[in-house]
Amino acid sequence: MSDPAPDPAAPPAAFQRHDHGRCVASARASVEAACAERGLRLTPARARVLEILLDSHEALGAYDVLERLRAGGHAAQPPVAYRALDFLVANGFAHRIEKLNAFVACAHPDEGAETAHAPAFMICRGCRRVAETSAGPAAASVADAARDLGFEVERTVVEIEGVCPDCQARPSE
Amino acid sequence: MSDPAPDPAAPPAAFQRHDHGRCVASARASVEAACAERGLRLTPARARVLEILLDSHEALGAYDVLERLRAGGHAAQPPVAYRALDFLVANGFAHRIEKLNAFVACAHPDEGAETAHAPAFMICRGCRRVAETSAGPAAASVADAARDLGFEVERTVVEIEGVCPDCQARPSE
DNA sequence: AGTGAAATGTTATACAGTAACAGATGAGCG
DNA sequence: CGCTCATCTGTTACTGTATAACATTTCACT
Ligand SMILES: [Zn+2]
Ligand SMILES: [Zn+2]
Ligand SMILES: [Zn+2]
Ligand SMILES: [Zn+2]
Repeated sequence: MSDPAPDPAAPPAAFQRHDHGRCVASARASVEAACAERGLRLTPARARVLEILLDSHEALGAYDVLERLRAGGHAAQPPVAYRALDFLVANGFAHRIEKLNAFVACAHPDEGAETAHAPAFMICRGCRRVAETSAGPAAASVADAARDLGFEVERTVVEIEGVCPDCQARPSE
Repeated sequence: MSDPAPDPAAPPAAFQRHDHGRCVASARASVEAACAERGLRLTPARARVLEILLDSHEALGAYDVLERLRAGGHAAQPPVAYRALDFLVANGFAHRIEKLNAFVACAHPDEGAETAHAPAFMICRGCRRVAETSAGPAAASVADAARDLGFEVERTVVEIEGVCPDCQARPSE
């Protein structure tokens, strides 16, 4: 609630130098607020997994998350990670990156659950960081075309694989 | 080489009633022609996997393909299926559906390898059939936006999950 | 305090994908 | 023809991703 204008057309932070502490704090606050408002239970396990995802802008596999949970002294089995991730994804606090079988925290946790916004993801194959942007009217037009063919659209995945600015500058590329 | 006009703006066949025998024969002919032209070896294993994929418009997991290979008396191990699928995907004769970890035959095997066309997939969660259409200018505009942010785009995935006309008509929906 | 729904802990297993190496096959060549 | 290199195939064993199922705990609400 501290940001009056939540950066409507700003470039996504993941590939930019930014105040990541603020970035994390604000995302966590948004999620806490949304949970309070919608009567969702942000339990310790879920909060911890959210923190793990927020920690970097990299996509983490469920087993990466699990490893970090264990590193925190929490003797967890796979379902622990999957259940927390399912909760976060179902409520729009995280997204699944299909191309990587991995997860990232949502960059706009304010905008309501799941279907509410139509994200597109830029996935860097160099550093595995993922920036979220809006698929916007482009995705809408593909979806409209599908509907014209009698197809009932439920979810749309747009994932762009490539190389982020930082990784283009690095030697390995 | 028998179709002068390869249905430029026609609705995708997967969800339509169509002459599937013709559909299979024409796809196979295109692939054979492309292989001859580009000096690719369409070996028996690869041809058989292509046939398996062409057989239905459903997305098949690598292990589904494997099972069908085995059903044909071919005592195959997983790498057999993966290698054939990799060949087909690398040369644009099949596509990987990220959302399902599965594969479908390409609907336009004429149009050259891999990056040549920008497909979008409609995935029915009822029957697992997948129809391929062109992502067209929509995907291009998202990709342009990404490039404007300094991101070097390599591949774009557009997958639309929903319910096909047939499955909408069925009771279970 | 009592009750039902939701969340967690735990075991075991299913499904997806690959590394590595040995053997077969096939096109090109002297 | 018979060599040779590259590609394709066969096979073992393994890593990684995801879920079923059931016992137990926690929590909101009476
Ligand atoms: Zn950040
Ligand atoms: Zn990068
Ligand atoms: Zn067909
Ligand atoms: Zn269907």
